[in-house]
Amino acid sequence: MPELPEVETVRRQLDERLRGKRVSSITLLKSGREFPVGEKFVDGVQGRVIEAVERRAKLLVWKLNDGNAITAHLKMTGRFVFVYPSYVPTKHDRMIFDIEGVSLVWSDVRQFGFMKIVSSDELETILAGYGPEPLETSVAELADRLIAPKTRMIKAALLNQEVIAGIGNIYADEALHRAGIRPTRRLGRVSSEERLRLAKEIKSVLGESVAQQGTSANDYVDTRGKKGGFLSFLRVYGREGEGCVNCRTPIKKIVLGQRGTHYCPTCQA
DNA sequence: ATATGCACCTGTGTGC
DNA sequence: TGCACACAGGTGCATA
Repeated sequence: MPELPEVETVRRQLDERLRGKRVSSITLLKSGREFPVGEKFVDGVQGRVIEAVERRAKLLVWKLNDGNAITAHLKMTGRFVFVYPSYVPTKHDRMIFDIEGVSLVWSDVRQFGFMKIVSSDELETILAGYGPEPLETSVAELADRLIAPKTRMIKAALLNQEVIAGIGNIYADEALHRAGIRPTRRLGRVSSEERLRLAKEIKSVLGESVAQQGTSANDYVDTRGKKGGFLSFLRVYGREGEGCVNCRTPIKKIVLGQRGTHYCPTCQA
C-alpha cells in the first residue's frame, strides 16, 4: 500500500544514497513472472550515473545521465532495500543493483510492480497524466479539482491519480474522516466549504505521514527494512468496530469500488 | 465520457 | 490437520 508518504520516504532514502553514483552492475534474478525488464534494461542502466531520484504521484523516477530515466512503481508489495554485498537473494527478489559498492535489492512478492527505462519524451507524457502534487499545491486549487463529474463518489475521485496525485486507499479514508465527509457522497453534493476542508485535510494527513515515514498497514517497509510510524495515528483505516476518536461510534467498513472503505457513520455525513 | 468489474499475483487469516 | 476461499489494493483494460 505504498501511497505518497511511503513512496516519498523511499525516494528520499534512495536519493540520499544513490545521487551522483554510477551503476556498476545489475544482477537479474528473474524469479517468478517475467516482467518488462531483462537484458535491455541491464544494458540501458549499467554504466549510467544516477543524477537524482525524484517522485511524481506514486511513481519513482531515477534520472540518468544519458537523458533517459528509470520509472519504478512499487504497486502493493514492491520494495527497495539496501543490503550488504554478501546478501543472499531470497524468493521474491527480482534484481540486485551494485552502485559503486552499495547493494540495493528490488523485490516484489506480488509482482505487480515494475521498473522500466523511458526516454525524456516518454517520461514527459507519463508525468503529464497526473493531477497536481497535493503537498505542492494550494488548498484552493486542490479543492477545485473535486467538482466534476457531479455523480462520481468523492472517494473514487480521491483515488483517481488524474484528479490529485498520490492518494491511495488509506489516506483517502483518513482525509474524508478528518473532513467529516462520507466516502459515498457524490461530488455534486459536496459544498465548497467541505471541499476546502477536505483539501486542507489531505495536505495535513499526507504531510504528517511523511514526517512519520509513512504507514505500514501490511507489507510496506523502507529501504532499511523499517516500518513507517504513522499506523498508530490512523483514525479509521483498519479500525472497523473500534470507537471513533471524536464520538465513540463504532467505525464502519464497507466495500466501495472493490476496496475496503472505513468511516464513522456519525461524524461523516 | 463515465462507470463497472476483472485481471494481474502471493501470503495470510478464517471458517469448516 | 487440511482445504477452500476471501481479502489485501494500485492500476490498466475490456466491457456496459
